Parts: sequence; structure tokens; C-alpha cells
Amino acid sequence: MLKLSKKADYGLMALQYIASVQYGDVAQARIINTKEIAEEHHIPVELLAKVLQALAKHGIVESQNGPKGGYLLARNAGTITIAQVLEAIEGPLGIADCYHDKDESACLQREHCNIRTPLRKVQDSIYQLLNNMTVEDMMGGTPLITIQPTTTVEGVER
Amino acid sequence: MLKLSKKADYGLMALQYIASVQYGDVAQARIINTKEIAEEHHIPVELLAKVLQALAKHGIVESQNGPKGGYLLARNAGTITIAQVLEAIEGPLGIADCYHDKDESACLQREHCNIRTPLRKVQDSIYQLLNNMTVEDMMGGTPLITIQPTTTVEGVER
DNA sequence: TTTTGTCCGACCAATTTGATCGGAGACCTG
DNA sequence: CAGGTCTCCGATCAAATTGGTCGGACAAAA
Repeated sequence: MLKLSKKADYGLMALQYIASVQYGDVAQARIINTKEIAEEHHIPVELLAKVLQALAKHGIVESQNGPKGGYLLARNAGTITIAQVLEAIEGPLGIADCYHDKDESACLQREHCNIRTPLRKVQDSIYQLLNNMTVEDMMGGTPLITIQPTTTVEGVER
Repeated sequence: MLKLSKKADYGLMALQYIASVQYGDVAQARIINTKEIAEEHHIPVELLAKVLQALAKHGIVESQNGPKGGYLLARNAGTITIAQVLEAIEGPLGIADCYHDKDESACLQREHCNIRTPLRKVQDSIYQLLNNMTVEDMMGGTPLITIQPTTTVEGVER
């Protein structure tokens, strides 16, 4: 219940990885291609590519074609929130459709719906929660997480 | 994204309705059958029955068979949290499986998973949020007389 | 005992999700 | 300058979850 999809998982992993390499060591900052991320995290390449496409289309990452190509963050990691990432991958988020849908919503219960108002509070709280966390918070060096500060940037042979 | 299923919606609506009739006016407290709830909210009867079965199996409502039968709350409305309801209907909730799963979890990424720790904070916050709200809190605009002395509006910060 | 109305468990169809394949464009190399 | 290679990109297919349905079992009333 409330479990986020594999695509969302993959997207967050990829963004964390890209941000770590891009912002972790400025000297070794480089473009990262889909294959590298997929092999590093053991996820299917083509599916990850699809996720990165969606992220690129929504202006979260930028794609660079051709050999030595790949992806890089379109803007600073601190300005990319989890909510933005999830919405880019799987559409608008919300525990119910009847809040952002148009009046043609097929919710037959809306006339006698008694849970609409109280649930809205829950949804707003969740949204605020996801919007206060950025991909920067998922990297090392923040008090949010307790990972060893020795983020060893692995030199992948090519 | 993060939308809760129809069954969860139906279950919450039914509980709100049962609680309103059962606690709203003590003089007119009565057993409510599945058909009445379904017709009141325009939802398929058989599906609602299935949801109520799950709630009964988890000790949230009690079933009474035979004519004049139906359902009633198993315990006070203030002690039934949204989290308990959702878990009864759709299993344990969590934005990822790898937290409550056994070591047998098929998550191939857990070795190199970088988002596990930060996402756990999000999950805990959501769980806490759903666990601080009860079906009593959903009885705000009940058409019947409310005799509950304390209306605790649970605010969630950040 | 018969009848009626209810809950209960197993079954089937539809939507969403996960995964895959071939093609188009861009960069490097000779 | 041209060919080859590597990358991203869009459309397509299979699997799993969800939404919905059906007949049987049980209990109370007549």
C-alpha cells in the first residue's frame, strides 16, 4: 500500500548517483550514461532510459547525445524536490483524483462523499513532506542521513 | 501517483458512515447492512462487502449475520486510525518493500541502494501522519448530533 | 420447517505497470 | 569528408495488480 513504483525507485537512484558524481568531486565531474547507472544498480537499462527520458522532458536532467554522451542535472540538486521527480515520472500525485480533476471526474460518490475534506489534509501534508526534501538531501553530507562521509567515488573503467 | 485504491476509498467511506450512525445519535443507533451503505454512496455492493469482510477479519468492525444483520464498529471510533484501516484492506503500507520484508527480499539493488536511508524518513513521516488520524476525526460534518466531547485536530508540522 | 435476507469465499475481466525491441540522431575516427 | 559506433528516443508487448462478479453457506424470523 502506498508503495511507489519501480520506475520511481529507479529514477531516484539515478538522480542520487548523478548528483553524487556531478557535485561530489568537482575535479572528476563527468557525464554519466544510462548503461553505467544501470549496471551499478543492477536495473534493466532500457527501463531506466525511459525514466531518464521523462526526467529530461520535464527539465530535471539534460541529455547529451552521441558517444561520450549521457545525462547531467539540469539545475542545482538543492532545487530538485522529491515531489517534482515523482510527478515527472508518474504524473500528478495525490491520494485521490477528485482534487485536481476537472468537473468531468467520474467519481460517482462525490455527492455523498464524506471523506473528501479530511483526506485532503492528509494529502496536503504528504505533498508538503515530499516537497521539502531535495535530491541534495539524499546525498552525503547532510544531517538528514547517517552515511559515512567517505563517499568514495568509484572510478569506473571504460 | 500515491493514489490509494478504490477499495481503500470505499472502506473509509463505509467506516465514516457506520460511525456517524452508530455514534451520532444514540437513540437511533442501529445495525447497518452492506446494501444500505452501497446505495447511499453509489458503489457496487459486492465489492464493498469484500472490503467489509477484510475489516471484520482484522477486528475493526463486527459482522452480524441473518436478517436485520449488518456491521457495526468493533471499538470506539477514536481508537481506529487510518493506518490500521488501510493496512487491513491492502496489507502493510510503506513506500518500499525493503523495510519490512525479510532478508529474502528480492531487491537486487539493496547492495548499492543509496536512497534507502533518506526515504525511510519519508515513510515514517507518512505512517505517523496516517496513524494520528482516526475515523472519529472524519466525522466532522456529520448531519446527526455529535456527542463527542473532544475534537482533537491533529496538526502535522513540516 | 420453510423462507428470506445476510455474510462469506472463490472466480473472471480490465487497467496499470514492468520490460523489450527496433529506429533516428550525434559524435568520434580514419 | 565518410563511415562506423555509441547514445538517446518512441512505439510495442507481456505480466501483475486491481476492480468487479458470481454462486454457496449461515442465521434469524415466520
